[in-house]
Amino acid sequence: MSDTTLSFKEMCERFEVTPRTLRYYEYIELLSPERQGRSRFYGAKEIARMTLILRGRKFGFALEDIRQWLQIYEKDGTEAQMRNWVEMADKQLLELAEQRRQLDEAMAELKSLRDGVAKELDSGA
Amino acid sequence: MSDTTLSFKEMCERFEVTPRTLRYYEYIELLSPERQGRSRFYGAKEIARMTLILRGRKFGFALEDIRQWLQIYEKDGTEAQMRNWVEMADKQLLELAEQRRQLDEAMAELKSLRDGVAKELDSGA
DNA sequence: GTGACAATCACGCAGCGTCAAAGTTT
DNA sequence: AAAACTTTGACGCTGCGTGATTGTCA
Repeated sequence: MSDTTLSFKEMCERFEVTPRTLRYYEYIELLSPERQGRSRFYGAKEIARMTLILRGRKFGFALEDIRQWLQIYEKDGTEAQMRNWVEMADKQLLELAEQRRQLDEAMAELKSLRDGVAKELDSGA
Repeated sequence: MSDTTLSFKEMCERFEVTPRTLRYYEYIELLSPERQGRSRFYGAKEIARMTLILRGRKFGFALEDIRQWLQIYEKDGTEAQMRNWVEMADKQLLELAEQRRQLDEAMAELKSLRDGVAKELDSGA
């Protein structure tokens, strides 16, 4: 209703996710919207959490990892937590780099296969 | 027994997969080894199929898509099938390129976040 | 009442991992 | 007679999709 409070459906639209996704995140306790009767309402805090969740997903983190982040962000990070976070980020960066390498490899191989078949079609059609 | 026939375990070693994987592929009918009693034996044909399956996985194809490939490869491709295959490959190449783009984006974003936090630790520790 | 939106089950998917329990023996 | 290998279930995981059915509110 107010500026900073979104209904269930508004949340779905805002973040481009399905109702199922929001319910799931609530079920695994990543989100805990206010309940007025059977309705859910998402305040600024939940909206911030959801933003972080989606960001984490984009980085390829599992939801369980993201749960850790959220704690860190909310407590605004003790030093140890921040160091920990940096470590996690570094690890993930390595993994992403490795994924990228494999992706490039796969693309090169697939492309060469594709070109081979295409040539065969050109010549021996 | 012969050169071109592998036992269950030999298949696992050769392709670096677990028994579960081979059984699963058999269950979904990607592989159909000869059965002598309860034992499985993989001939040249199954070995070739397995090679293609793993190649497909590397390219990010779903097992169901790979099933299509296998048919094409085995029939050694009519022209129409080959054209079709080239189309599929092109589609997949586009998808892989898109994945790569998103991966790069995520890496850049994560890196900048990481560096921000690390700086904070350096200065305000 | 008549939609539109909401709610809670609860099963389904890929691609295997991971026991458990039992059988066979290259 | 055990060790080694294999077999068939069958449940577990992640991240939701996709019904079915029932409720609630304007």
